[in-house]
Amino acid sequence: MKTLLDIDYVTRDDKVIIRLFYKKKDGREIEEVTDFKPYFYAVPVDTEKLKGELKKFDRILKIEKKRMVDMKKEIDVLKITVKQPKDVSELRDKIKNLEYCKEVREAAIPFVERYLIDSGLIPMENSEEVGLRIAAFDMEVYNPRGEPNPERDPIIMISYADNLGLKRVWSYKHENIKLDFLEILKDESMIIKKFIDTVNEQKIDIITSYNGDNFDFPYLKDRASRLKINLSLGIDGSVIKLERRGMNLGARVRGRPHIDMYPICRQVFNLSRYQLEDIYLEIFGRKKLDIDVGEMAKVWNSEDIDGLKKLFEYSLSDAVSTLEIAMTLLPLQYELSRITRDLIYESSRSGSGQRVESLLMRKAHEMNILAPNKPSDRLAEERQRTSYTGAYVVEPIKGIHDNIVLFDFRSLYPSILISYNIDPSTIDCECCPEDNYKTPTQHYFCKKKKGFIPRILSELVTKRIEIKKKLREEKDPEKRRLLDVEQHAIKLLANSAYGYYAFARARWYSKGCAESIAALGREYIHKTIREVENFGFKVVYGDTDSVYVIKPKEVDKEKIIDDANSFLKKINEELPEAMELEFEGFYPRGIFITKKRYALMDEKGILIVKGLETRRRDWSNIAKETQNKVLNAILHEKNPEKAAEIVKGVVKRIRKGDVALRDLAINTQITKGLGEYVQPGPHILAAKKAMKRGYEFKRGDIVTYVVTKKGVSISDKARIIDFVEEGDYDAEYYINNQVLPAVLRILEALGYSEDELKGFGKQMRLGSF
DNA sequence: TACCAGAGGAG
DNA sequence: AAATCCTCTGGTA
Repeated sequence: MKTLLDIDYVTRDDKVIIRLFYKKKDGREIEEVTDFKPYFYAVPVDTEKLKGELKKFDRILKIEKKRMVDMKKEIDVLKITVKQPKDVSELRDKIKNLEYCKEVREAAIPFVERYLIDSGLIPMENSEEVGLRIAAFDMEVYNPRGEPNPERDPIIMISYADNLGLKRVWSYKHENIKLDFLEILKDESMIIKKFIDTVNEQKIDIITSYNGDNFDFPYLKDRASRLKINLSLGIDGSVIKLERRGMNLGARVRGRPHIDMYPICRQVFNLSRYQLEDIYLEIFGRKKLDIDVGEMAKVWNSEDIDGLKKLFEYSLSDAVSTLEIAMTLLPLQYELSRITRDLIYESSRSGSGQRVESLLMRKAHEMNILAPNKPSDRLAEERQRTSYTGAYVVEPIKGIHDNIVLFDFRSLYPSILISYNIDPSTIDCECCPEDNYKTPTQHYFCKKKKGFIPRILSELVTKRIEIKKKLREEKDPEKRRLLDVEQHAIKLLANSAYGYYAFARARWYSKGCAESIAALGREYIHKTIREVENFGFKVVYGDTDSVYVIKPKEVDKEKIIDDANSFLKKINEELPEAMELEFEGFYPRGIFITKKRYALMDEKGILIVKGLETRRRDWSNIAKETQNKVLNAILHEKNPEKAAEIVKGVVKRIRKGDVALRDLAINTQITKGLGEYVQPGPHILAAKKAMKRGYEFKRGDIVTYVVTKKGVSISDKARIIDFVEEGDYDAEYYINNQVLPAVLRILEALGYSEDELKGFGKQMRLGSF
C-alpha cells in the first residue's frame, strides 16, 4: 500500500527518467520510470507528405499514425515521440509551420502531467491508510519598522508542529526564558538548520503553512541564501523552488508536497478577512492566541519575561493552528487530487476551471479523444468580450409574507447538461433531423450520440448517488467522514461544468453550450412559476433555480405543506428524468426587499439573511448588528416600534463616541493593481496612507479601515484600523452612511411611505429620539 | 441629479 | 485565471 505524493523528471545521458515519490506505511519509495517518452500530435493535411517533411528532425524517436476523435469527427493524426521534454517545445513550432501540417495538438502539456494522464496513476490514493506525516510551520520576523525586509530583518523564531505530536519553537538570544516547547539556539542560521533537520528527522511527508507560498518560504529562502544555508527540504536533498503561478508564487518542495492553507481557506470559506485568527475562529469556534504584531520588535528587544513568553506562545500557536486547519481541510484536497488526478501540489492551488479541465484531459485520453488546444491570449480575450444571457430573477413582492414555501431544482445546470446532452461535440450536429429540439438560443443537440462531457458528468452524478446511499447505511463515523468528503468533491466538480463552458481559457470552451444551459434553466423556472401559480400558490420571489411561494388566505401550515407536496408530485412527473424540483424549506415569515436581498425566519426562529448588509464584509459591524436586530424585531414580533427603539439607542451610542473600533471596521478587497484605479475608493486611499508608513498592500489584500474624524471626504477620513485610536471615528458617517441606510431599507419595505421615512430618518439624524 | 467605477453578494 | 445577474456606495461633473 502506497500513496503517490509527487512526480518529477531528470535527464541522464540524453535520457529522460521520471521519478515517482511514494509514501508507504513503513517509509518512502522513489520509483524510476525510464520507458515513457514525451510526445505530441500533428494533424496532417496529407499524412504521407507530412511524414516526409518530418524526416529532417533528428530528435524524433518515432512517428505513428493514429485515428482519434476530434469533436464531431474521427481524424488521422501523427503521434510524434521525441527524446526529451524540451524537444516538444522546440519542435512543435517548427512542425506547426510545415506545409503539410494543419496544426499541432497536446503539444503544450507539461511532461509530468503528460505522464500522469497516460499512466492513469492516481495521486494521493490510499492517503488515509499510509499514515501521512504532516507538519506545519510558521516564522516570526523582526519588524521594527512595520513591514519586514529580508535584506536587513532577521527571522527571530520558527515554530513547528506535526501530527506525531512534536511542538517546537526555535529562537535565539533570550536564553533565560524557559518553556517546554522552546529551544534557544545560537543564532538565526541555527534555527533555520534546526527546522530543516527536524523535517528530515521526523520523516515529514507534507509540509503545510499559512501563506508560505508568498511570505514564509520566499523570506526563508532569501535569508537562507544570505546566511549561505541550503534550504534542502526536498526528499532528495534538493532545495525549495519558488515558481510563478499567475500573479502569485508557489513554493515547491521535491517529494514532500508543500500545501499552503491560505489559498485553500480563501476558496473554501466566505469570510470578511482571512487572517489565521479568522479562519481558526470560523472552523473551531474559539479564539486563537493573538498578539499585537506591531509590538513584536519592541518585546523582542526587551527583557520583559512575560511579554517574551507570550510571544513564543503566540508563535507556537500559529504553527499548531495551521496544523489543525490542515488536518481539517486536507481530506477534501486529497479527494479532489484523486478525482482530477493532479498532484496535490497543483490540485491544492487550482481553481474550479483548472480542476474540470484536468478531469477532462484524463477522460479524453481514456476515450481516445484528441484534446482541443488551449486558446491563445488573443483568442481568450476575444472570448471574454462577448457575454450571453444568464439566469432569470423574479422581481420580489416587497414586504412581509407569512408561511413561505421554498422549492428549488436539485443541481439544475448539471441536470440540464446531462438531460439535453449539451456538449461541444453534439451542438448543432449534422446527423439529427430538423425537428430536433431547439433551445431558446436556436441551438440543438444530438440525440444519437452521447457527448463527452455529459457522459463524464452523468458518471460523476451516478457515483455521487452511490456514495450518498453508502453514507446512509454507514455507521462508523470515520468512514462516514470520508464518504462525505467524496460526495462533496464530486458535487464541487459537477457544479463547475457549466461555468467551465463559458470560461474563456477553457479547452472545451463553448459559449453555445453555456448559453443553452442558461436558456433552458430559464425555461424551467418559468414553467415552474406558471404551474405553481395555476396550482393556487403565489410566487413572491425566485432566483435561477428557486421559487418562494405563499398560499394566500391559507393559514394552516399542514395544508400548505400538503399542497406543496401535491404540486411537486405533479411537476416532477412532467420533468426529464435527471431533473427534479424539491421541497427545500418552510418559513413562517420572511421579508423581501429587492432582488437578491431578503430575510427569512425558519421554524426554529433562526434568521436567514441573503444579500443584505448583514452579509457583506464591506459594511461595519455596528450597521450589520443593528440591521440584524431590526430584522429580528420585525420577523419575530412584527414590531417596527421596537425596531425604531433599537435604532434610536444605537444612534445615541454612536454619538456618545463609545463604539469600539472593531465594530466600526469596514473590510474591502483591493481587486486591481494600485496604479490601475480610475476611481479609487476609501479603502484604496486608506491603504495608500498606510503604505507611506511602511505597510505593504497589493492586489488581493483585504483592507480593514475606519472612517475617522480627520479629513474632508470619506476617503480622506478612511484609515486602516491599526493607525486609529479608540474613539476616533466620524459619528455622522456611521449614523447616516451605515446604520440608517441599512435599517431604513428594511422599514421602507414594510410599507412606510417615503415621507414617513424621511421624517423617521430625519428624526434619527437629528437625534431627537 | 445622473452617471460611472468598484465591490461583493446570490444562485 | 468557472459563469451572469443584481444592488448599492462614493466620487465626479
